[in-house]
Amino acid sequence: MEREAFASLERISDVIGSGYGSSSSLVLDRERGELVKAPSKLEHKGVCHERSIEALRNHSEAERRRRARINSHLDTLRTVIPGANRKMDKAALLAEVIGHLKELRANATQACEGLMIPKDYDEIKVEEQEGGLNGIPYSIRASLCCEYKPGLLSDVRQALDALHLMIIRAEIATFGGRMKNVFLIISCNEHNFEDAEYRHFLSGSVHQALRSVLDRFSVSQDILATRKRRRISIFSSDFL
Amino acid sequence: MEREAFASLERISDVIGSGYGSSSSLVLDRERGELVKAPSKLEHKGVCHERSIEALRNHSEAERRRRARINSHLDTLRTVIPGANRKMDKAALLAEVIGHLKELRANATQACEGLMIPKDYDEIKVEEQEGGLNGIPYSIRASLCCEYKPGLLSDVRQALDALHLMIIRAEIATFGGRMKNVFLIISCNEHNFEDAEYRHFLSGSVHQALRSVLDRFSVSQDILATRKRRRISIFSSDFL
DNA sequence: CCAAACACGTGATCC
DNA sequence: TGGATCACGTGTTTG
Repeated sequence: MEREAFASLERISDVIGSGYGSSSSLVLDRERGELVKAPSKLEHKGVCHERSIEALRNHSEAERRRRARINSHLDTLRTVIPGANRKMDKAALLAEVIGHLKELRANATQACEGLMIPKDYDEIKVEEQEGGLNGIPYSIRASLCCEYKPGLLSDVRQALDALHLMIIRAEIATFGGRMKNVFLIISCNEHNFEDAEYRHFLSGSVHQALRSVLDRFSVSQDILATRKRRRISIFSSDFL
Repeated sequence: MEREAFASLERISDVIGSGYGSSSSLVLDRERGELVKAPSKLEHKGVCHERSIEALRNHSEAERRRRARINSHLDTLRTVIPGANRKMDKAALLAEVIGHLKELRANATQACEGLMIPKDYDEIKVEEQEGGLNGIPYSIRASLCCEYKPGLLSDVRQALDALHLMIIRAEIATFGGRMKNVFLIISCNEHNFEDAEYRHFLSGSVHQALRSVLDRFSVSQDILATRKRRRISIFSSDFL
């Protein structure tokens, strides 16, 4: 019964004396396929097995509760996942969960990339549109992210109008109380758009105009900006 | 079904003879706190334990592989979930997975219901708006689902203008080459909106106007209507 | 020391 | 039969 024991061995079972027996462990040495004595660190020789029984009972009950929690969550996962037939491997179920999770995540990111979702922080970006767009030699692409305000568009329009600029296309996305606008802006007048300095001046003017509009709106409601996003509604429209 | 055979019993341990001993099981009767002999159905007295050992080895190895699969999936879940700190309970992790799954699903459905996604088939719906909206005594809510056409809005506006009607609010959603528009329409003139017959006439006129606009647009592109939807971009805007 | 969490080996069960 | 999956009780570890 006493043989060597170490590295790659597997516990087979434990012996508990019928009444208050002494405890010892047996393990299976995998390479040799023999049963050997386990190297138990706590070799409580022959003690305290009236208490031990209650401890074991608590332990097993706790473990059962743990398993119940996990399996309960697995069951609810089975109901949440669309293709979750009631009889499915735990592993297969988890794989399915991973798949659906990635799919939903891909959809979300895809919906956010074509038209990004408003950020939590205010942001103004102005950049010259590369290459003439639709026969328009020069245009500015400006994006403005801020708290949702229905009347903001007309204000932006007015501010740009004062600069003799015009919005020829706008995309507006609202999301949980915030909004992101992307404007395509052109100049009403004829100008020398080859002049880099003038283009830079235009961009700066647009940025300044948007900033002033945003400042006018973002005076009262600031604390609620960090609220959690619950409702989602992304819209858009094309004006002409 | 018979999984719970030992309903109120807990197996404590199994005894395996030193070399090729006979096997027997001990269980803990939970109510009495005593160790009793387990009701083993396969009481292989003293047989075949050269093979049994190999069988056990295969069994335990298979079980280890199974655990590895499950835990592997759990690990990948830990990486997929945003708030998945590497050290998290299995149960807590699964709960988090369920939470994120429901959140994503809620987002998806909510994004589709608040502003429905365009159907694959063309559709025109006109209905009287219940209850005065924002002090407006009477209004018509019309929805139009069709192939995406940027210039459709102005055509609708013109058609309604001929009826002395006005769009006071519009929501436009585009999705994979199709679009769904919801218009809130009021009459420019003062009328007796208590007259049910007149209201019915108005609804019919709106429907007819939308139909004519839709017919004008849906002449050339019909076959591609049943294309699969890949890109998602839902937008909206409020005009004023 | 206890409580919780995990991996392990095993008996039972299903196909 | 055998392979695969599950629930169980236990040993071990961590805080």
